Order: sequence, then structure tokens, then C-alpha cells
Amino acid sequence: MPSKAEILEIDGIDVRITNPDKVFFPDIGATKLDLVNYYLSVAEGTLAGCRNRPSTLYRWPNGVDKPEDAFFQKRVGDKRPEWVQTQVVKFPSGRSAEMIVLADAAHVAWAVNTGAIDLNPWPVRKGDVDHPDELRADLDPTPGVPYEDVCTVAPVVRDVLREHGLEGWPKTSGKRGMHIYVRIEPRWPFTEVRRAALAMAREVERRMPGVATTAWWKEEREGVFVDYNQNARDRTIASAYSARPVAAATVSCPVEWAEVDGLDPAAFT
DNA sequence: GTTTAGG
DNA sequence: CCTAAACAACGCACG
DNA sequence: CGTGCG
Ligand SMILES: [Mn+2]
Ligand SMILES: [Mn+2]
Repeated sequence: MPSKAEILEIDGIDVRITNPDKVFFPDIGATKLDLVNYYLSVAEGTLAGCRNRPSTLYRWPNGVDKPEDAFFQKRVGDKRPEWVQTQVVKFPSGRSAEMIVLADAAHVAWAVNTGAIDLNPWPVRKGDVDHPDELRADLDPTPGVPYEDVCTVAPVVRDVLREHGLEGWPKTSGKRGMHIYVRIEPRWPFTEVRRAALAMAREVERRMPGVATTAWWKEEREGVFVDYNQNARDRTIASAYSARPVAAATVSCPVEWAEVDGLDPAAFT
């Protein structure tokens, strides 16, 4: 692979894309530059979900065929362009990290250049990192469970939310599940948001016995796991429009509730 | 992927 | 100049 | 505490 670089001007900011021809997704022949261009093409939607959110980057610097080289990056590197925005966040351990804040399309492109395939924003905004403005329902089908079951659990999640005056916005996860995001007032701490998610999950489980589960141990799970723990501090979910580190390069795609019935997640790549 | 140390 | 090496996460459940 | 899980 020849060593070269391409400079993209994004909203007046020059972003250097190194090794643009490096193949990230061998099965479909997509390169790093292809991935950057994909993110730029959906920048508006991506930023609707990520803008000003401190984010963990899931980096695969040598593509999806080198999972042994993949890692999560929370602390943004010291060496970075001066325009890169950051936000210090605190972990329950008491430690803290200076995390990248995805302020605009240039930030996304810069992150992708470092090998970030999916973006994992905290459910908070820069300036108030202790109060989530988003509750997230993460639906993970256990192995062998058809997507159809996910599509039957999702509307029940919606019902429970609505009974509490909340509206859920569904999207495919880009892998085998679904995510439902709920806008909330940035008023409660992580612990309270997680408690609400737990209560919601338990109610969904109660209404869908054998189809929805909140059991932590895989062995005890049956059907679709409603993963309320993703609402804890420092736990994240791949953002809307994130590409996922899988061979087919499927992406997380927001959908309308009317589309949920009969949805095929593999259609979004 | 980037940076740094060492030859 | 070039290459090798170091580095890049952490919370919660359970027993 | 170590292990499982995401
Ligand atoms: Mn999931
Ligand atoms: Mn999950």
C-alpha cells in the first residue's frame, strides 16, 4: 500500500486523510476514503445524533479483517489538530478522560482517519456531562432469535414509553439488534436514567414473556435482551449512521415506526 | 494510526 | 532515513 | 476478588 495522503476541505477545515486507499472492508472493497466519504454524505444525520457529545472511538486501524488490532479509545491523543474540541468526563472510578467532542463533519472525518469505524457518543452534551438528555433502549437478540422478534418487542417498548409521556425513535443497530432513543430533559443523573431504563425493561419483559428478557447471564436469556445497562455512565451505543466493523459494512439506520414491521437490517450498508 | 526511540 | 516498539477502556452483575 | 458481559 503506497504511503500517501489526501487533504479534504470540510467546512473550511483541512482534514488530512492518510492512507486513503487502505482497504477497511475487503469483502466489499471499501477503503478508508470510501468510509470518510460515506460519513460526509450522511453528516447531517450523524451530527444530529453526535453533535457536541463526548465520544468513545472504536478504532480498527487495519480494517475489519484485523480484529486483533482493534481497540476502544476514550482519551483523545495529545497530538491532534488545534481545532479538535474535547470535553473532560468523569468515570465512576473517579478517574477522568479528555474525550473528543464531535462538533462538526471535520471532527468526524478526522476520527475516521484514525481508524474509527463506529462512533460511540455519551448521552450528554458538552457543558453538562452529568445529565443525559437521551435514554437508550438497546435490544439485543440472543443467538438464533430472528429479527422479526426484535421487531415485535420494539413496539412494546414504544407503548411503555408512551404511557409515561415519552416518545421513542428507533434505528437498526447495524448488527443484529435495534436501538430506541428517547429524548429526555437533562435533569437526572446517570443512575436515575438507568433506573428508569431498568423499570421500562422489566415491564417489557413482563408483557412479552419468553420473547423479551432482562437476564444478564446469556444462559438464562430467552429471546431479545433489553440491555438497560447501556444507560450507565461511561457506557455507550453506536450512533445513528455509524458504520459497523463487520464485513458487509452495515450501518445503524434510523427508521420510522411504520417500517419496523418486516424490517431487514442488512439493507443498510 | 501516530509518535518516539534507536540504529 | 528507516524500522521497531509502545500505546490506544471500563462499568456493572454475580458468586 | 475474578469472571462474564457489553
Ligand atoms: Mn445492541
Ligand atoms: Mn447491548
